[in-house]
Amino acid sequence: MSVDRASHPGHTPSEETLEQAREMLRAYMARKGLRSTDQRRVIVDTFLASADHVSIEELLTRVRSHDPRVGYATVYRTLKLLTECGVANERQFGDGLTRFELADESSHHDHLICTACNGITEFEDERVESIQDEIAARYGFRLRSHKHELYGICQTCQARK
Amino acid sequence: MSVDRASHPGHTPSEETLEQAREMLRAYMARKGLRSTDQRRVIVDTFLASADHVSIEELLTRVRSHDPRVGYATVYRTLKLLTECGVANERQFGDGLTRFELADESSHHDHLICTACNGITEFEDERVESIQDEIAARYGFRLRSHKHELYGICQTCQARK
DNA sequence: CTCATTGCAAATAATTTGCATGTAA
DNA sequence: TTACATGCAAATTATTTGCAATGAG
Repeated sequence: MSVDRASHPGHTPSEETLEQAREMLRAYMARKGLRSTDQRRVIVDTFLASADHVSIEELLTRVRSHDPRVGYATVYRTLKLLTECGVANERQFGDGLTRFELADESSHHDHLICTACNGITEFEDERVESIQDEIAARYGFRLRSHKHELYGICQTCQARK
Repeated sequence: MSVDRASHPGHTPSEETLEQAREMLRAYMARKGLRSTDQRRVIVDTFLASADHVSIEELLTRVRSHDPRVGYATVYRTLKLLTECGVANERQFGDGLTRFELADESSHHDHLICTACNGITEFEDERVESIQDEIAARYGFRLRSHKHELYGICQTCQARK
């Protein structure tokens, strides 16, 4: 399972993006009367420092390298929190695992998925972005996120056959 | 020009489309030495007669109204077969259920999903279709299927709030 | 006859939840 | 002090699988 980011160098979220994400979370927690704990801080920091498409499994491993006593239920609960407040988006690519992305990032790229090797390649196309806004407007939808995934066989797997 | 299919909810696949699907299945089964059984016939017929986005649950209910002794494992196995031979596509809209669509149909429309009421609206836009082909070509992908989903709040739910 | 297929129940796998204990505020 | 949060294990949910019996070719 490989992620091709070569086509979009400098793809790491900017400090500004991260600060915006933290602010959304802070506001949501304040509004709901939620508390800031060591676990939430570690999980959020780890998530924000991770590449896209992290699974709960991967995240838990990385979180435990900082604090081994974090339970997996807490990771699930915190990622659900991040999703609710709009910082993260859930994705299912068909391999049975739920993955998470920074919401801001997922609005800037989409995915090509190889059904042979499960490899994920990112792509970006502004034309599609604007068409999406147009379609949402046509139906009176307030757009929150989107998924655009192309499934097929990648060049490498075609050659290997 | 884009075609709004959501305003044609009574849409059904043409006889030709259905015949093509049956032929793909027949060819696949012949090639793999698979057998035609009562259960498979009922399940396939029911699937082809169903609206898009059927879940296993819904399908099983409809199948059992024809033949009450069909087991749910058989429905799973048959839908997997339909997916393998290219007749059906699996989809996950985030409500925890896997849904299935006729592959031909899913290449002609995409989805707007309301995260408040879980309502699914279909849309179609030819521009996106051709951009997808272009992107796949750019990465050397042999395209098999795609998912394009816009998540947000529908007009009705916005008003209700 | 042979071997694919089926139904059932048990097994998996991912995620959620109940609850006693811990801890921000 | 007062809820919210956590860890753990048990519960849930969707899907898969083992296996003996059945049935297609």
